[in-house]
Amino acid sequence: MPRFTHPRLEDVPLDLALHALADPNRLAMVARLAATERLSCSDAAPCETIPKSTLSNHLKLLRAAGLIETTQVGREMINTLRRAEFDQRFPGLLDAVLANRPA
Amino acid sequence: MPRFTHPRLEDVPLDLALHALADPNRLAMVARLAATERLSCSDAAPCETIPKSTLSNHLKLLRAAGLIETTQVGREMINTLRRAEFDQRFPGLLDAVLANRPA
DNA sequence: TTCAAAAGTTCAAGAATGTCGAACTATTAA
DNA sequence: TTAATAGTTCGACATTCTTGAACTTTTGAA
Repeated sequence: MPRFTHPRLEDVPLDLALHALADPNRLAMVARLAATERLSCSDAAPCETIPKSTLSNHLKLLRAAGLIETTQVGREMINTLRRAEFDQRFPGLLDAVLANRPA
Repeated sequence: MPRFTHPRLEDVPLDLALHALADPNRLAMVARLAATERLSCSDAAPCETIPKSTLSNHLKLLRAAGLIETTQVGREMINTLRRAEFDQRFPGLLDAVLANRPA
C-alpha cells in the first residue's frame, strides 16, 4: 500500500510551488479541489482522456509542492487541498493564481 | 541585428506566465527589473556564473511570457518589465509572486 | 473462500525541454 | 580597419515529462 509523504510547507520552495501550478491540468485539479473539498484521483482528473499514470504523476508533483494531501481510504486515494497551510506559507499566491485561471 | 517579437498580453496564457516565473534565476531577474527599471542582459543576470547562452534563453522565455520588453540600444539589449500590462492581464499575480520570493 | 474488477502506483522507454560551449553578428572604440 | 563588447543562434548532451504495461491492494460477488 502506498504511504505518501507530505512535505512541511516551510520546506517547499516558491519555485516548486509555481512549477506545480504552471501546468493546465494540474491547475485544473487544484481548482477542482479548491471547490470540492475531497476527491479521489480519478474524480480530481481534469478530463477523461488523461492516462492514469500521468494523472498519478501530476498528483505526486502537487503533493511535493505542498498543495495537496493524499490519504488512502479503501482502495481509493482521497485528495484534499492543503489550503490553510499553503496560504500561510505563500500568502495571496493561490488566490491570485486561481483568480486568473481561464474559465 | 535581432529584432525581438513581443506578444500581446491577452495572448499569453497563465500557464506560460507561471512557467516563466517558476525558475529561481528568471524570478531573480524579474525582481531585479521590478526594482531597477531598465537593465541590459548582463546587468539583469542573477549571478556572474550563469552562461551567456543560458541567460539569453531565460530572457527569451520572459519575453514570450509577456513579462519583459527588449529593445536594442547600441550594442546592448535593454530590458524593461512590462509591469502595467502584465498586472492588467493577471491582476495581483506578480505582486503575490514577488512578495513571496525568498530573500 | 476465491476470483475478478477497481483504483492507483511504479517502471521504463521515447518525446520534449533545458543547459551551455562554440561559432556567429552587429556595434562601438581605438 | 581592427579588436573588443554584447548578445544571439546552433547543436549536443542532460534532465524532465508522458504514457503504456505490469504490479499491488482492496472490495464485491459467486
